[in-house]
Order: sequence, then structure tokens, then C-alpha cells
Amino acid sequence: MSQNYKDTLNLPRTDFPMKANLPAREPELLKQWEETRLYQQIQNSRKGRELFVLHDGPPFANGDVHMGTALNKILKDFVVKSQTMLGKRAPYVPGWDCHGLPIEYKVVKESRALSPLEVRKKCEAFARKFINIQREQFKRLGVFGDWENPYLTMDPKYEAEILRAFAVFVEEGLVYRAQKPVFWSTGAQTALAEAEVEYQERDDTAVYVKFPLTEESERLFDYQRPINLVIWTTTPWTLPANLAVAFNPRMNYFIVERGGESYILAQTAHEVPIIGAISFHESGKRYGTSVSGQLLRQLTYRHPFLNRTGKVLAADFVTPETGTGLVHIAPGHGEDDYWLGRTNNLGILSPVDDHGRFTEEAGLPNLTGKYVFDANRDIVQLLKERGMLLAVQNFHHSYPYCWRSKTPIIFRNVEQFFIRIDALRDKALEAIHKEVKWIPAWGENRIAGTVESRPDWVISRQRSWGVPLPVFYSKDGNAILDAKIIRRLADLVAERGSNIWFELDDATLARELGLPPGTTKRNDTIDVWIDSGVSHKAVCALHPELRDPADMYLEATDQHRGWFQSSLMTSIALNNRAPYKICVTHGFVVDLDGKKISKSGMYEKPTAADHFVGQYGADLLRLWASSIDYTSDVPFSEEMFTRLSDTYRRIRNTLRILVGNLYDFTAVAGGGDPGQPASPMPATTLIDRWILERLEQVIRDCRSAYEAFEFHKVYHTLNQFCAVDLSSLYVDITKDRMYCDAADSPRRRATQVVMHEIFNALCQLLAPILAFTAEEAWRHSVPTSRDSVHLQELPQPKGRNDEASAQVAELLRLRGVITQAIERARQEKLIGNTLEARVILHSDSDLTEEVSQEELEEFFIVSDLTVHHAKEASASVTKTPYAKCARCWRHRLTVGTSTAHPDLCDRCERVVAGAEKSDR
RNA sequence: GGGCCUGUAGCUCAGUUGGUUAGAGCAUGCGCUUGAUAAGCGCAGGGUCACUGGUUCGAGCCCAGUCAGGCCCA
Repeated sequence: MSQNYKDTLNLPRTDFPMKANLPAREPELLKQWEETRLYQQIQNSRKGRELFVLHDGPPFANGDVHMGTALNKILKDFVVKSQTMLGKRAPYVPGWDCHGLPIEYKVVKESRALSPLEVRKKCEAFARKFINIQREQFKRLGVFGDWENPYLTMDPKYEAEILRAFAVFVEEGLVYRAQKPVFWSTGAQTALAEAEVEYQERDDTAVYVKFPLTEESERLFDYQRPINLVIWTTTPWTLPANLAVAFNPRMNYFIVERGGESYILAQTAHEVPIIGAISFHESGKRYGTSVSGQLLRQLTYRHPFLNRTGKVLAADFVTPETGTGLVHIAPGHGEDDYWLGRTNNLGILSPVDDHGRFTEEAGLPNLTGKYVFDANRDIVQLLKERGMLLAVQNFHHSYPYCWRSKTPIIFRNVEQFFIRIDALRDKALEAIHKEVKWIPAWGENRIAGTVESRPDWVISRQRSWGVPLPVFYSKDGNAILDAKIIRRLADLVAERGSNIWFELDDATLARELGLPPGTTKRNDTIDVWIDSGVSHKAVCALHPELRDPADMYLEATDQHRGWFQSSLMTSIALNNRAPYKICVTHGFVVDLDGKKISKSGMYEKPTAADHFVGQYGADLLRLWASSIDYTSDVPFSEEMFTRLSDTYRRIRNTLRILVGNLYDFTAVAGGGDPGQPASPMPATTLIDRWILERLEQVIRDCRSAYEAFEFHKVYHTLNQFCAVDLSSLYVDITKDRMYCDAADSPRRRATQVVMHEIFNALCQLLAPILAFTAEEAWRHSVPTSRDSVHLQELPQPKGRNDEASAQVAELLRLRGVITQAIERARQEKLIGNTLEARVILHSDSDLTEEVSQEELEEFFIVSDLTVHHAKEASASVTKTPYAKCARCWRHRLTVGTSTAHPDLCDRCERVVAGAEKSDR
């Protein structure tokens, strides 16, 4: 019998499917967006609006897009889409970093013995391949941008800008050359930037070595001879380059006798082999007598195995934590050593070639050509033979490694070119503190710290895949650094690409640039951090749609030392100001335990973004990116994706029920004109007014969260709104009127007006995050066939007051009392369905007298309610004696009163009778 | 080893200038519904606020230290 009445209900109808099937549906939307040139449409629609430039930090064009890269691009897209929907013109020009060691290394590894030009051509092909792969993957994530015209740092015009910037550096006197120990990768045969160094645990041979005093120094002591300095080192191979021994004047030094010899070393906390621990308690000839710094300074020693002598020098950097307090100094193999040698005119000895092999200069003919780390053993053997070895230990420590070739790094003295950071530092710090907003705020502290302490910038690389370092040598070997020449070269490169540097021989190149015959070129390239570091000029300043300074740079937190800093330095040099107004950083993607997800592929679980896009869809990745607070480490796990799928389904179903309830809305509300929005109808009931007030608050919260780039607040706000306010309250409460009232009852129509407004607002508020789902839902809205949701703006608050909210809060409190009572009744098997309950509410609120009986019953979703006033709120529940209405399922007093429809309540009887009348 | 940062329920997040019994969503358990149905609703359980000490009448919040984790640097 009841089936008969189902057809008389206004049940929700929609084509908007419950099941998202994102992996299949998203590509269709992408195709349509591409066909309609949506990005260009959006840009056109924002002509003349306030400009917001998010400048893309170029990822390296090598490898697939992993979760970290995806997170970065998605966050950028949130910014671009939300700024656009806040009414601004927010163009997005993506870019790629193309030059540099990571690519060259892969190419060189594949095929050896290539000429520089061949290497470059293979590198370019490699970069292009991955640009195309990454471009497709980024697009697949729903990221909008000018994908057809990205900027590439290997583009000839871009390369020319690098050279032009370099010309300015030269003009400003910022570039100098110097011999300097630099991190040197023997595996890749190049100097490395600090960013290219990583630390690994390693076992090394540590040796205690005797450095015998010269005879004249020995005469200063009344001690058993020979007298030795005792040094300790973990790099025996640097001993051939030893030129001095350093001590710290603030430490205490002693001379002790052991086994017929005497030794000088510091009082340290740890035991020294053979010597043992030294303390004041053991003072005396055999156990140790203090040696003053005054005396130490005068000493000279004989090299333990080479025929030369060295001096003892004072140095602050000597510490008592390890070793003997006497440090062997090799100015060619260490930063501290270098500076100490420089102040004491020691000269530089660095007898090692590009591959890390000893040269003849080392003075050890047997070892010439031997890799230094292999030669450690030989040096130890040599020390033993000479009787200079006190002890050998295994020493476990972390040691710098080349990030690409994974070989241990050595310090090696090489002629390099530098940028003088001191000339830029003060202004850079001022810009950091005064010109830029850092998000999160501690970023300011962090980058300031790195800028304060960073040494001069090594900008020369002994590599092929990069922009040539525009340095020439005259016939007599003098370096030529000339801004005019560099600019000429830039013009040439802009036209013919930087390959000309390698294609043309010295004579031709010199002729082209107007250099005197006999000039030769240097075969270094420029550090890639300069490449990306000048993008503010090469891209923002020159692109007609962009602007330098950009409004925002947004990268992972490691870029405080990387791109943020390199860009800042070049911008200070070029423009004397910061290249960005806002710098946003996000954390790294970490797994459930807070451990980082390895980038090097050792991680057993999939980390490529593609994997998750294929399994869950891009909108799920986007939802993930929106759900977390990106300012610290970003948690990531399969479990989170399962949870997020639930959240997603909840949001999707909320959209679906709203649009389902609007299936018959256009015809009436549009007044025959489907292109027009619904005519405003005043929200009649409390619950309608309340949900609009909630929407108002949600709009305010989301807008300000978008404005502050706090996307997880948008996520939580909208999730809460969908799950609680809409799904479990508003939609649930209005079901009865939506389904059972006459289709055009004022109460139902008013609700549709409200739902329509909410649906549209939700689509718009969700659009920056759920780019695909919001678009899909938007197409099901009424009136249909409108533009993309991404052309819309975010809804504006309408200045609604919150008169209903306090009342609803009051009613919700009473609702809690009722549901608890009903739950108790259910436990006692008094009732099953809630609608079987007869509820007697003892209300402590005046509100229950102001709101009508009908509305209260609807609000509490009960059939049979009696309200008494009481001091304290309580409710009692029994089974209602009323019969169940076959149509609305509520148990009502009026069921059975109609003769035509004896199983209907009065409301349903009227609706059914009215429908029958109009059918006739 | 140094700089910067993070640590609140199983998961993701709230928690105002220190002030009652630390909140929300999801997940879990139990129940209802079968007219949002590969959906929906209700109720319940779940936290020594990383740890230790301190300041205070009072600390998730302030201070010091420890532990764990991250980024950067050595």
C-alpha cells in the first residue's frame, strides 16, 4: 500500500553520480578545459584587475613528479585559483631548471667519452624529455597555467639574460677570482656548491703522528730527546700537503716523557694512545710539565716524512674535543687551514689532480697517480716505516659526500670565480627584514641566519651543461672580465644559443666578440643557482603579463638557503631590492612516524604522485594538500588517503543531495527564463535563516583563510559545514518538507532558494581545492549550461545578522536532550524508528513557546511532541499511539480521518488530493 | 656539533592576552533507517596535551632542560 504513495513524493533526482570515479572522469574535464582554453579565458576575464604574480620556482627537469613536488605545485595552484576567485588577475607561468650537474651526471654516466658539445646535446634532450613528462603530470593534477609557454633556463633568450645579469655583476665589481679550497667531487671532477654536498656516515683511519722538533727547537727544552709534537688526523692523505701545526692559545699544553721520547700535546678529556691522559695531578717531569703558548709559537718541526720544516701557529679553531690539541695544517685542503695559511704567508700546497690522485708535487713518487683515499694506507705504512706513527684507530664520523656521484669529497685548492657576498649582505638583510613578508613568520629568522653566515658564492663550475662562464684569457694569460664583451656574447647567445661557446673555436669566437686575436676562452660554466636566481629578471621583468618584483615565491623550506637566497642576492645586485613581497615555505613530506620519505627511491612504498593520481584521482591529492598545515612537516600515508576518501565522499554526497533537491527548481524559480537566477524568496523558517547565517560565516572564514593562504582552514571549515550543518542538520531536518510537501509549497520553495544559494556558494568555495569535482558539480547546478566555475568569483558575505544562530543553538541543546531520551527508549526496545516516539519535552527555554509546534516537531524530527515548561531540561519517551502515515511515515493524530485516503495524515492528504485535482 | 622549526585522541586539525571537567571532523563500537542507499541519522568509548623540572593561587599555553622528528649548515 505504501508503495502507491512513493510516486507522490518529491524525491531528489540528479545525474550527478554518487560515485566519483575520479581517475576516469578527471581526464575528460582536463580535455574540455584544454579545448575551451580555460586558462586563457580566465586571464582574459581578469583584464584590468589587480595583478597577483606567483612566480614559479623551477623544478629540475629530471625524474618523475613525486609527492613533494606535487604538494608544491598544488599549493601554488591553490594560491593562483583562490587569488583569481578573489577577483585578481593571477597569471601562472611555470618553468623548469634545465642546466646543471644532476642532468649532466646522468648523461655522462650513460655514455662516457663524449665531447662537451655532445654532452650538452644529450643533456638538452634529457631535459626536454622530462619537461614533457612533468608537464603532463602537473597538468594532470589540475594545475592551471600557461603550459604551452613555460620558461626554460636553457632557452637562448633566458641564457642571454643570465649573461646580461653576469655583466652587471662584473660591472659592479662583485666578481673576483681566487685560489681557494673548495668542496671538490673527485667522482664528478668538479667543484661543488654547498647545496651539492651531503653527509654520510663513514669509517676512516685516524692516526696519531709524531712531528719531531727541529734541533734548535729541541734545545729550548731540558727533556729526553727526541721531542715530538703529537697531531691527530682522520685524513692521513693530507699529510704530504702539511705546512704547519696549529695550537689554541687558550688551551693547556704539556710535555711528557714516554718510553725514551718526549711529546708535546694538550690536556684533553680523552686518553691519547701511548701517552694516556694528562692532568695537573701528574705534574712532574715524566708525567707532564706545562708548555706555554709563548714557547709553542717559537717552535719549528721536521715534516714526518718529507724533507722540509714547518712552523707552529696559534689558531682559535683548534678544540679539545678530538685529537691532541695540535692540528696539522694543510692550506690546500681545508677552509680553516687556508685562512690560517693566508695570514701567515704559508703558501698553498694542493698536490692532487681532478680525479683526486696525487700529483708529483706531493713529493712521493711511489704514490703519484694514486687516489688519495686509497693512499691513506700507504701513508700510514710510510709513517710506520719512519717511526712516526704513534697509533692508528678506526674513526666513525659523518663526512661530506658528492650528492650525485656519492664519492667522498675532498677540499682542494682551485682557481674559482666568486661573488662577493659582503658587498650585498647588509642590503640583503635589510630587504629580508623590511621588504618581505615571511610565511610562516620564522622564515625571516631562518633566511637572515643563512645570509649572515654565508661565505662568498662560488659561481664557476668545471662542467659542460650550463651557461658558459664568460671569462677569456689574453695571449699572456691574463683573465678578461669585461661587461661589454659579456653583453656582446649575450646577444650572440640569444640568437644562436649558448652552444656557440662550444662550437666556435677560440679564434672565431674572439673575432665575433671583437677580442684581440690569440684570446682564449675558459671552459667553465656558471653555477645553476645563478640560472634560477635571475629568473625574476629573465621571466618576471620581461614577460608582458608578469611583474618584478613578484608578489609571491612559494617553495619548500630548503629553499631558504637555495632559491630564495640566490634570487635575493641577484636581485639586490641588479635592483637593490628583494624580488618578492611574500615568501611562503612548506615542509617536507614525511610518513606516519614523522620520518622523511626518501627521495632516492629507497623507500619501499610508492612516492610518485602518478601512483596516487591513478588510484584516487587528482582531487584527492588536492584535498590532501589542503587538509594539512603545510608550514611544518607534511604528513602522508595510505591511511590518510583512506580517511580523505571518506571526507571527499561526504562533501560529494552533500553536493549531490543539494542538487538532487533542486531538480524542479529552475522551472518555477526562473519564471520561465532558465538563464536567470532564482527570484529571491524570503527564508521563512528558523532553520532556513540559520543555515544562511552559517553560510555567511563559512564564506567569511573561507575568504579570509584563502587571503591568508591557510588552506587547511578552508578544508576544515567546509568539511564541518558539509558534515554537520548541512548533512546531519539542515538536509536531514528539511527532508520532510522537501519530500512530502506539495512541490510548490512556499515552505519547500523557500528551502530550494536556500539550497540553491548554498550549492552555488559551496561549488565556488571548493573550486580552488577540488578543481575537478567543483567543476563537475557546477555543471549540474541550475540554471545549467553556464561558464566554468573557475571563471566565477568567491561568494561575498551579504551582511546577514545572526539572529537565528542563538536560537538554533538553544534548540540544538534541547535536541540533544531528546535524542538521548530516544536512544534510551531504543535500548529498552520501546521504539525502533525515531518517528515512533512520543516525546514529552520539559523545556527550560522560552524559545519552545515562541516557535510553533509544527516547526519544533520538524526541527527535532519527531512525530509526536508535547512541550511543558520546566526549570531543568529533560525528555521522556514512550511509543506513540498514533498511526503511521503511509506517505510521510510520521505517526500523526490525523491519520485515518480522511475517507479518500485513510492511511494518510492531514498534510499528506491535502497534498495528494491537490495533485489529483490538478491531474484532472 | 651549530642555526631554524615541529611534537594536543588511531588520523587531520581547533584551543583567544595562562583561568571551570581540553574541543571538532573523520575513523572505531553499538543502534536506527532502507525515500541521499557502494548512502543517511543517533548514541557511546577514546587524551598523564612528547618527557622532566621551574615560575604562578592556577600552565596545553610562559621559562629551562631532555627525548623524538624535520630542514639547513658543519
